[in-house]
Amino acid sequence: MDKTLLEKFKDTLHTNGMKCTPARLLIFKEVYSSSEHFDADEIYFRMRQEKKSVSRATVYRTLDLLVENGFVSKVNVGASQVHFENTLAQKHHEHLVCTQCGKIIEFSDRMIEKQQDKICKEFDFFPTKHNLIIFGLCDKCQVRNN
Amino acid sequence: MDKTLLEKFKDTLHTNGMKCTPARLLIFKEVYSSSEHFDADEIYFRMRQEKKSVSRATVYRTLDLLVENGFVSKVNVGASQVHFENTLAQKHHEHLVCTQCGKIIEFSDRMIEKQQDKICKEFDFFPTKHNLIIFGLCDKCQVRNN
DNA sequence: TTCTAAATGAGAATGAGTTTCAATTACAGT
DNA sequence: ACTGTAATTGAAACTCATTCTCATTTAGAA
Repeated sequence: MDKTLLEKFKDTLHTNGMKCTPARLLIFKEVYSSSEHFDADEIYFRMRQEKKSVSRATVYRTLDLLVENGFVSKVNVGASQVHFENTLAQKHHEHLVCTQCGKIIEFSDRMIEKQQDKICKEFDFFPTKHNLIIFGLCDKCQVRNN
Repeated sequence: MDKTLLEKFKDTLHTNGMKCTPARLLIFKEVYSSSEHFDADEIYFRMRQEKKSVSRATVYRTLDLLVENGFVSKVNVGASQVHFENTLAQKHHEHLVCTQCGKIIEFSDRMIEKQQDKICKEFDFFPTKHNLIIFGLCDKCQVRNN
């Protein structure tokens, strides 16, 4: 993991008058230990397994903190729990979600973004964030069904 | 409400070997009594007020039934509860959601749809449904903030 | 009318997430 | 380094939306 990122996080804590605690640092590192989607409980259980336990409450609280400060973003993939992903070098993207096997494909498309901006202008709407999910069957699952 | 639609619902029940019960008919009528979004509890409480009480469980069960049979569809507007809308004469549309006042604007755009199809082809993905939400500030809330 | 599987209601259970609160701890000021 | 204190933590209670359980009722086929 990028050294400067951790430093940035520490700076953020400092400038916001928040304490730089072991729990927060451990969660931050866990979140940046992979670039996959995750949910709060995954982080909680991964940390338990690595004998770096923190309470569920702290995981939730710290994830909120990370979201508020732009280190992590929420991703909606139509699940019942909130999903997250770290924002490391990650440009905005959308998701194709296979409803059969759960596979998630990421994509991004300049034209769709542009068209969205156009629509927002039409409605005099100031967009802050958006979310596009396409549900369906991935290549493999289409074959399986035949 | 369209007479034939109720008949269609009855047919669906019949052909699926399900009983045509008062509770189901009442919920169906309630769902089609307006074209707004709603959630399960709204239906539950509206029906109580109209002295047409059914249990929460039945509301949830019947909404699932209606979704499965295409009379109602789920709409994701980023809320903690599942939202629904009836499918009466409603063509597919997307949502602009104001994060300040909660206002929801519907729109649909042929070009975005086309572009989505193109992307699905690229990934050999067979789309069944999609969901686009743009969060931001509506015209009024942009002004309020100044 | 009778029979039975399906449907219902009431309330318990669940799952994800939030809150509470007493105990702990980071860290600013000495 | 030491102290004081406000922020943080963990554990458990709580909330909220939804689902499940199960005893009772009922639609509708025979």
